Amino acid sequence: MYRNRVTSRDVAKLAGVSRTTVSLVLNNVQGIQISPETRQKVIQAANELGYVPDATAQALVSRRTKAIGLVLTRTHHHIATDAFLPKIISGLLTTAKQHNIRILIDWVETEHQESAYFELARAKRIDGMILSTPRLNDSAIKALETADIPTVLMGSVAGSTLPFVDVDNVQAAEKAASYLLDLGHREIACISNAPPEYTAAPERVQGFRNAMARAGASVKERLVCFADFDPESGYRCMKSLLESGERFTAVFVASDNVAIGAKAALREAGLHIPGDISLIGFDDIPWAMYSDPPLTTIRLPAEALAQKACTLLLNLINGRENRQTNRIILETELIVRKSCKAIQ
Amino acid sequence: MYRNRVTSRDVAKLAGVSRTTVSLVLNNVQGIQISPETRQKVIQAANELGYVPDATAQALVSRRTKAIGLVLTRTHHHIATDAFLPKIISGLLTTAKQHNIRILIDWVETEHQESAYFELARAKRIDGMILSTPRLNDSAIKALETADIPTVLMGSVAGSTLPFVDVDNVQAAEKAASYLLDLGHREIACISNAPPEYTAAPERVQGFRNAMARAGASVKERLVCFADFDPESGYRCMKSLLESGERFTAVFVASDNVAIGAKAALREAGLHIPGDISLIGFDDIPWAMYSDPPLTTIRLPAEALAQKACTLLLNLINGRENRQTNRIILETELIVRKSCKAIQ
DNA sequence: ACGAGTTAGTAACACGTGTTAGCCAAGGAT
DNA sequence: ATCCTTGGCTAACACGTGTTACTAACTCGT
Repeated sequence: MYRNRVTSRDVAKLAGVSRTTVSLVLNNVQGIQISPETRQKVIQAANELGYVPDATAQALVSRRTKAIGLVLTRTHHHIATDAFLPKIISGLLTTAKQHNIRILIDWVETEHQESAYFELARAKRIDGMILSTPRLNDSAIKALETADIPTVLMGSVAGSTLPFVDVDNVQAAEKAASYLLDLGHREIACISNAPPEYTAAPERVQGFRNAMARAGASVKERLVCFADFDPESGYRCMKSLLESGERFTAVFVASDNVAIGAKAALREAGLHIPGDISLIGFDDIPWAMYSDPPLTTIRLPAEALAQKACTLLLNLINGRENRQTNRIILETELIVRKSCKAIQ
Repeated sequence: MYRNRVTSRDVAKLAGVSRTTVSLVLNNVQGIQISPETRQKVIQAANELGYVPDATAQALVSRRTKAIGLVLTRTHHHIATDAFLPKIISGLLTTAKQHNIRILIDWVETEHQESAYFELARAKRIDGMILSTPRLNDSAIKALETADIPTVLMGSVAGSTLPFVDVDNVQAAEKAASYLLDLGHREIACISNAPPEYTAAPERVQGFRNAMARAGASVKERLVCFADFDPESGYRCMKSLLESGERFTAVFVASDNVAIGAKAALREAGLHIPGDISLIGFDDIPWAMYSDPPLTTIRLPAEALAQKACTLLLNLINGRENRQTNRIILETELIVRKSCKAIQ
């Protein structure tokens, strides 16, 4: 099996035709005349030799690598504890596979942001990229907008004209808060999913505020806290809420992953869910339904988001879409489980 | 910014030298004489134009793509709910970045196994691959062993001579079971992490049996159940254990992810952890410590495994290692939390 | 018989890089 | 004066493919 590379030249030689013919036959080029017998000979020879075209050579000449990049922008630790990444990857993989495209994962350390984004595409390693949970400063946004690199954001960025795929975070958070309000809660705390630089975070908090205002409930500023993606930050936020001395009967946590930590803090404080405190999450990660009690949450269609992002990017790459006008918003859904209780 | 590609030819022209010189200077080729002034001119020109070498062209001529593949072999659903994937990816990313290597994720549907494994490497998309949680039939193993594709397994496969990175599953499971036995438990159930085709599953069960035998405790066959990676399967397994009518005071679950589901089933049955049943997991996923109660478990060094796998693969690719003799075993660690209680 | 059109296929270039063999001038040794 | 070395650089090939322009043979209508 230490066989040397099989090239199209070998196939041509075995089939007794030219390399051009091999290429025309195997790529099934339309509008060209090759006799059925020759076709057969070529296909036969290719199978016999186990010919697989060299992807790099194809990429060089066609100027398409048939690969897209998934660019992660967060810290090492946040990637390792991201409960959402598997769904995103699995969504990406299914759509990519349908189009015979590969996925390159890359990681841009925040330090060298602006330049690093381009290197992959400039080096022609990928045909386009998906930026996950972007947090961009203005110069980086502008650079990406004017650059000639098909880019799709997963999650939107304020003030950017880049195509993106996202949910309506404001509306989704309103749903969550309204649910708590409908259950009679008025003193509600809010823990964000991430620091305010990540657009989704202030949006979700805003949704919370909107619902509260509409119901005539006042928001205690000391009961609004910004977490940082992981359970640990949720734990810390909840601790600080409990220590604030403000009373609250329910908490909206804008991320299930953060809620896991928040829940642990409540437990440590001897508080029972939903008996003492109602808790609603956001995302519906796979573990939410197995939580104790099963976590009521807002379902984010993670795989669908990834799939849409992938299709959108492919359309962009193939020039089938106008890059200025592509913003896809998917629906969220309130999943009622058992972590919230009505106020008597 | 719609600037055309900048090639080494453009750099050469601007610097007033030949393309060869550009290549020699920028790649810092040793043992060749270029005057310092010329060097400076070339570097200056390259910076000015923002030259980035075309990766595909480099790959074509150097026969190195500078990319490795992470090949996932499980179902769509299992990938989406894999609590370990983020750590593996983050581990891979850090090591890969150090060596300026990219990571391509691919997914081999089980149907077309044997052939699909090779396509990536045969197409020269990657220089080598890491197979995660492999489950290979004999022909696939043989094919991989004799093929000329650097391959590293994450998790071992019985009867294979391929290089791998793994933990000592038997010993680790013994640790877990011994811990329960030391607490005085004798009637212990066992839920595997996966179906028996995945080598780690029978190994962990074997470790459980070893510890039981050594302690003179008998294993009730109806208390051994094989789960299937996700919480749902853990839920089902625990249900069937409870319905078996066999008495047990503790359960060893060979995967935290599975344990999440098992725990939910116990809760539904009105059983309390650790009051009624002691539960020990395996893996130490990020959510284990925030579980209620915090889950006692065996820590698997996921990121370290990924990093070792990556380094090993790179050594293999660069011919610095003998592919026949490379098996790396990392240590596991018992993490005592609060899900197990001594029998009175 | 002869030009026009079709059929079946090929030679040759392009993609952008790494690398080998070699060229030329200047200087030193014989 | 001739030969050899050495520093500094370049022409030319190779990597494996897609594609365009072109040719040679063959058919066909008049």
